[in-house]
Amino acid sequence: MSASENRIYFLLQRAAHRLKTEADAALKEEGGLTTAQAAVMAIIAEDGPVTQKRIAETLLQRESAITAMAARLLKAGYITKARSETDSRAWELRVTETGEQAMAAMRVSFGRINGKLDGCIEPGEMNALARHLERILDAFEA
Amino acid sequence: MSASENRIYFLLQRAAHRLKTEADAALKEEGGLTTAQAAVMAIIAEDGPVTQKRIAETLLQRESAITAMAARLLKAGYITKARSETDSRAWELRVTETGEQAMAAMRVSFGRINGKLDGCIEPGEMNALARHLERILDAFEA
DNA sequence: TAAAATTACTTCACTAGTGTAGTAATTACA
DNA sequence: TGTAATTACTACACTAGTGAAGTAATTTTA
Repeated sequence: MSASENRIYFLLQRAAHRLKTEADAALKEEGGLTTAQAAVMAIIAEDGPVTQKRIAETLLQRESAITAMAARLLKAGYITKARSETDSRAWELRVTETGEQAMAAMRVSFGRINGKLDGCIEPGEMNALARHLERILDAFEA
Repeated sequence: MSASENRIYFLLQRAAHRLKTEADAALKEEGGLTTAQAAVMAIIAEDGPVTQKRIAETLLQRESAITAMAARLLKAGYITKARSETDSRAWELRVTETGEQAMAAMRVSFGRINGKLDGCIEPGEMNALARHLERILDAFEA
């Protein structure tokens, strides 16, 4: 494995992992949500009642991952799960009051992480970084 | 959570996750190693006999993660674990013949992933992407 | 309209990581 | 030199994901 060849791949993995760990540690101080949970909660909050299938598609994950995640969020009281009236295979997930509060509580911590991110990329370069990441997502689309 | 604020964070996470899943699927065809295992194997192969502490530092992970990973690699016959003669708390990890073969086997698959990566980022832009990721790593260094 | 295919979700075994609380071995220091 | 601090690793409970196989409900189609 020529180190230089795989540089970008492992660099990306390391950066993502470091960032996730840091953000999770910051969020832990504040309250209940982890970053992975925050990602799911944001989708449910934004799109109103939403199916697990939809969440899986948005996050590029398997539905089985969402089954487990939804169970944790439900247990924590952050969401509700109700059968869809139009399709009784599907669930409709909604954010609870407690869920809203948890999301509000983590905004400050997450803001600090975003600030640090903004601080280390030159202004005007952030768009280039975003474009590159989107290119990767497009190229590796399922 | 204002969607635009956290855009870069979640974009990075999604890209890293997508890439990892794709690479793991590709490697699965070829043979034994996962991408996470490949990262560890590369360090052991490059730096000769190496301690778990050293691997953890390089990958920005906890030592407990390396304990588990080394156990899997050992079980698969890809590495050996021997007590250091100068420090009997530490282990010295070495790549076996089988491990070398597994690394060789995955080079082709990994090469395809790297090629796809190269293909989706404009030539000359790869350095900018690498620089940005390194900046993030520096800023969020433990 | 009955059978076949698809869809939304679940279950299970697995990898892979965190973080906390340990245990020996080593090092520092008073 | 004996005690305290540190270090290298382990154990454990947990989150978070994959991928394969399965179950109802829905849709397609012959």
